[in-house]
Amino acid sequence: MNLTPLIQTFVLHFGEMGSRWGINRTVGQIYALLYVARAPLNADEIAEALGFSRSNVSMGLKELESWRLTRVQHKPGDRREYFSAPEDIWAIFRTLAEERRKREIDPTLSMLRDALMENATGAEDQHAQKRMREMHDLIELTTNWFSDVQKLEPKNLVSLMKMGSRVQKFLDLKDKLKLVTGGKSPSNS
Amino acid sequence: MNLTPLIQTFVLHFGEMGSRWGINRTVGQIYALLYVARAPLNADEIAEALGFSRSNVSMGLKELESWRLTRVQHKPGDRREYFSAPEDIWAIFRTLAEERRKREIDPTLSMLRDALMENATGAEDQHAQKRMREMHDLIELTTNWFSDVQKLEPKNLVSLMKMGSRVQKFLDLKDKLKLVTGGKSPSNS
DNA sequence: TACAATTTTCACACTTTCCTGAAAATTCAA
DNA sequence: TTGAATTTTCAGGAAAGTGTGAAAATTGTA
Repeated sequence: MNLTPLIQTFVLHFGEMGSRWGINRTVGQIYALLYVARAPLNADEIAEALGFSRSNVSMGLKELESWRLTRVQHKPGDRREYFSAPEDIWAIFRTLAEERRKREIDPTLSMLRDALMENATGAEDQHAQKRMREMHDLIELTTNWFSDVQKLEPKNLVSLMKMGSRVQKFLDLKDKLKLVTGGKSPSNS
Repeated sequence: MNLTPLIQTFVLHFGEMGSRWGINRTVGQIYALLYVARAPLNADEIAEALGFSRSNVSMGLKELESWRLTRVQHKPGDRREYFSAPEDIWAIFRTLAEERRKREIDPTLSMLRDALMENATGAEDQHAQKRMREMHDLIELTTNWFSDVQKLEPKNLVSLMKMGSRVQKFLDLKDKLKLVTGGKSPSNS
């Protein structure tokens, strides 16, 4: 590796962290490198910088492509492909969230929906279905909300986030404006 | 396994899904079982139901305890420990989010902060630091917001989520109320 | 088409993680 | 304290995952 110490630290960290996610070391390091690189890199440059075999880099890049996290471009007079991470970190974040949803959430929701369609007879199964419905509803609510909110312009999203839990005040305000005064009893869940 | 087909499907799904998270099959299955179980289970019952060795179950339960995802209780006249998942799925969700933050986000934020303290000289490093700052700010904003919002009462959180991106209207409303009209130039990120 | 440059595939060796049974440690009642 | 019940630890075999070099496939140019 002929990386600067600063970049090396960053790259190695993502290599390690990768394993806590489902991602492997190679893939983590490659993306970290692309993310901080000033210009697109070709596979040989990546392999050289990280000390991985050319073939390992090829597989890692393919994996990243399947996550839609890389951009590919060509230089005039050069046949090799040059890879980079998108400039806009919000776009990266959105893509990551979408892919994780597709791979991790959707199959679970689908399994839960199927399970909830079953006509449970035994007390065991009925209780299990109750729990599964709670889980299903929570996941669905959360992911739908998340994808809704992600549709906001980053600028608006940032100001929403900066409000933090003060957003509650606006919910209260909303209720007042609507003059919805029923259901005053506090929940003691 | 003497589980009903319904429960078996659920349990097996979480076993598989576990590996997409950092969690292993055993741990995933154990938690799925505890989650749908009508009553707390002891380690032998879990081992028997899932077909795992007693020691494997012991390690799995220890792992789940380290995530603070289980409750332990005793039955009168029975020395064995009985395990269960919390009733309130929002509590489970919150715990999970907190632990993942602690294990996956905080170390990264800390690494980024250190990297940003360095006095970068080369153009490479300066660019890298710019990218790292973007990442740092996004992660910090998102996680702080997330933990803020999680402090809301589930009831309020649900109504917030159900608003989805219509929350935008209230942000606009907020701006109007404040009569903050400066900085009209649109960003073209 | 020929062929050189580049990328991808794949079998295999290596590493890590998982799971088990046996043994050790702990807990609690008598 | 003893000892039976229960839980935990741990060495090591099994399984899964990772990374490599060699070979095959693809791509683009002449």
